[in-house]
Amino acid sequence: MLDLKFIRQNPDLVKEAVKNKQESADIDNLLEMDSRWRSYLTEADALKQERNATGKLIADLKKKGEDASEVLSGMKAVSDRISALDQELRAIESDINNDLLTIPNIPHHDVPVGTRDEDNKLIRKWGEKPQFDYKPRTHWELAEILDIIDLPRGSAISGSGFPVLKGAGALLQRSLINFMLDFHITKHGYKELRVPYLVTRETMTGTGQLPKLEADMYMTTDDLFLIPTAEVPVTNLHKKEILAGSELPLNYVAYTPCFRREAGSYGKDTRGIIRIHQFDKVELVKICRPECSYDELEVLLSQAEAIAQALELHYRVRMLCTADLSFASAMTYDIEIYCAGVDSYLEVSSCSNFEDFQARRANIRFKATPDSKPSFPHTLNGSGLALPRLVIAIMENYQLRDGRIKVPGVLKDYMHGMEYINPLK
RNA sequence: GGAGGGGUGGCCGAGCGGCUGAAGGCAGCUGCCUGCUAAGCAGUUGUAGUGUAAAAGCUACCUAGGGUUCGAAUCCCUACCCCUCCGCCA
Repeated sequence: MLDLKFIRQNPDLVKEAVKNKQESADIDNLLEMDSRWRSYLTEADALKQERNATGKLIADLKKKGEDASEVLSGMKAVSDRISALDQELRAIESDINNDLLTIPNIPHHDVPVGTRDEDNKLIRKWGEKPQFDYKPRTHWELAEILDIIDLPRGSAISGSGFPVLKGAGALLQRSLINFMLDFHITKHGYKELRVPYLVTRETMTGTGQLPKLEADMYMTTDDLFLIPTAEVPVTNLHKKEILAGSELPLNYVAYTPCFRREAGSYGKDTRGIIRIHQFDKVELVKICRPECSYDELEVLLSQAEAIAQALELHYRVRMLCTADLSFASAMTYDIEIYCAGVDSYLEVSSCSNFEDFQARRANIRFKATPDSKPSFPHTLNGSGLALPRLVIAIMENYQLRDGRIKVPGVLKDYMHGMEYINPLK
């Protein structure tokens, strides 16, 4: 969330950001509540001061054995007024806080303002589109030939959007997870975490999924939510902590399944395993000093790109325009890998800088030096990479005319030396 | 699931309902002193809100939320978390 003081001082800037992100929030109402809150607080604090002073007086009188009943009766009225004010303050505070949680982060000034897909800014392309002398098959066609992804049976078990991976498909998925984890750990120096897949409402609020996206989340009857991304448990790892400046930057990598209801999304991108309710992802998270966060974003992006490069997959990088930015993000790069079967670029990673937006929500702080005041670090995260679409990319781009799929070189060892995924005979 | 025990500052650990933001110890920081090391002496060391040009000041915070009371770390209720034992279980 944003700093209330900041909103107070820059209301127009905040309104502009809300508009550019196509969100809605009543800033004027918030500021009105804020000023009301402060005036009540002033009164309550003054009364409390009086109560404290009188309390000492009463204690003195009683010690001397004198009658304090007169002072006592006067204090009853003060005390009642204090409770009334405190109650009012709590109510306003809670309203303010609820409002603050619905105000999106402010886009970085380098982010293109826009609402259309064309407003997303192409940063670069890497590699070349693979060439085929026949019409390349889609991954769902290949899946059936190879019997490595079973959509009907998955649907029978859990409904649509829950594919079952079989045989070499399951192995490919597992190999990719291991490959990416190893890669980020050994080449980029990340620390691996294994984290809970069910988290509390508070945790979901810390990273900004709640309250806005509650309808997209799976909730259990215990008021726990299935994580939509490892970002949630990993970024919240240090919630309510004060970190030492010397610990930063923190670099975490975690593999988790991700659960998304995808409520309201239908039509395009729903064929095959492009958009599913449960998918695997390797996620990178950084917590760093504010002055480093935009450099770290570039690093993060390049580390995610390194996976696509190691797998020799053609991709493009785009900077998202304001309307496409997520609620919590100040700047986001998408990595989109070209997939020959569906003939389009599929998003496999979003690398975002949230600045101090999540840190403030989750109350993650750090001390720049041992004796400086705590302040908020910046948090970043990026997929490194998202699995089902990476599987799609490999299947569709590494396919051969006879239906076989060549195993990318870096995965061969992980795949027990397998060179091709072969069709059923 | 059943039965108990517990949650106080960076840590350990006191705390008759008012004089306790909180004794004492450890750790940290600052001076002084001692030729090193160690010790000793004195002082200091939380977070947040409000306020201010900046301060001062004021207020709140002893897991969290309610309650009793003129007044609560201290009494009552609830939730959460941790520990021990029994049961169950990968």
